[in-house]
Amino acid sequence: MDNRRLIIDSAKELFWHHGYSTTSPKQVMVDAGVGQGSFYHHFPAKADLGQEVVRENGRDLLASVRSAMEGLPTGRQRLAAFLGSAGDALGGCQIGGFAYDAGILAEPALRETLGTAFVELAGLLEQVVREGQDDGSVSPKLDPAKTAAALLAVVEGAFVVARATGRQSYADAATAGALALLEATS
Amino acid sequence: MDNRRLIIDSAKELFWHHGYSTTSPKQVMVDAGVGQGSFYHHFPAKADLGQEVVRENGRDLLASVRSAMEGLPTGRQRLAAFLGSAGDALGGCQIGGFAYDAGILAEPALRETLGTAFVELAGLLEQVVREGQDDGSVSPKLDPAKTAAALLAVVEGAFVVARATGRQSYADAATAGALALLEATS
DNA sequence: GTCTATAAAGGGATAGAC
DNA sequence: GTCTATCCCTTTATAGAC
Repeated sequence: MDNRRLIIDSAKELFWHHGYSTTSPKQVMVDAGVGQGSFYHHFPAKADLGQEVVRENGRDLLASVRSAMEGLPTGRQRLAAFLGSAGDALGGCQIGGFAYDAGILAEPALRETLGTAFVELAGLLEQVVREGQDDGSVSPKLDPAKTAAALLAVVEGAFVVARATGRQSYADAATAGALALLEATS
Repeated sequence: MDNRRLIIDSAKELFWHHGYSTTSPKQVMVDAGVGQGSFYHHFPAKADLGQEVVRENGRDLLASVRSAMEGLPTGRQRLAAFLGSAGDALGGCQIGGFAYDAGILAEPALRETLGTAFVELAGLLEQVVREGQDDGSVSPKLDPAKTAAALLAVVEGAFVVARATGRQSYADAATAGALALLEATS
């Protein structure tokens, strides 16, 4: 099981920063320091590894968002913490890049896993918007699901624009702008 | 229509919907209906074609945003029209997908062209935010650059989430949520 | 400008020994 | 479980004739 974990951990980083389709099994083997025989023993096809990576990166992202929000007293502060997760945008979102990866989209199982990760993240944010409305930090006039979708999109879009321009400042501007809109309504 | 144009037009569609790295010169030749000799005569390397495609898709996107805004009386309405450009998100943004494409990012010239397209789009939106503040349809308390960056990110993120989940409704929710935030402040 | 032939390199595996 | 050898296919071209 040790090599299996080394492979997954390497692939998580490589697929994240370099893309799934554009990273070869060989690159993963080299990075993980395992041989070809070991690789194909644990993952008969590249897509099997992709499945684990998409699932784990989705879970890691959800966990890190929860962790960033933890202990903050108001819903709005927790949403602000989520917006802050685009604070290192040049590396790309752990799962956002998969949405434009033909190799992921072509495999129904990978696509399904990816979609589930986003649905869960959207669900978490919607819940936090509701909590913010309950504690008075978010305007009760806002639709929770739509507001959550907008905030999730801001963060995903911040990653896109930051990577495209090579400038983190665009991500910072986007999240600051979104936070200002949220605060102006409350 | 000369072959060079046929090649570019095919590549614009294919790179847009299927990705740059994940689309081969051969696929472009077949789609365009031109031979290999013709292809490599016009574009000595794939990146030369990529350069034209990124530039033209960027220009097309800017033009279609301008066109969608044209004739609308207030800045806020023009921004709403921009948000509406995520109305068909499942196909992906004409240039957004390039931000996660390793083949684009590895070529400095392509990256530069891509970045320029986003900077121009952000500049246009910032101008429209200012116009909205002048005509009273957008709150004067908002920072124009940050608000523009947020709206651009919402649209790019809407594309990402819609493609990842396979559901257009997530894009619609995101843009509706952003519009509601914008309207609640004015 | 366009054609066909050729080719080096890499991607994505499979086979069988240890 | 891991190793090395092998294999077929695609990608990304290049060469030279028409």
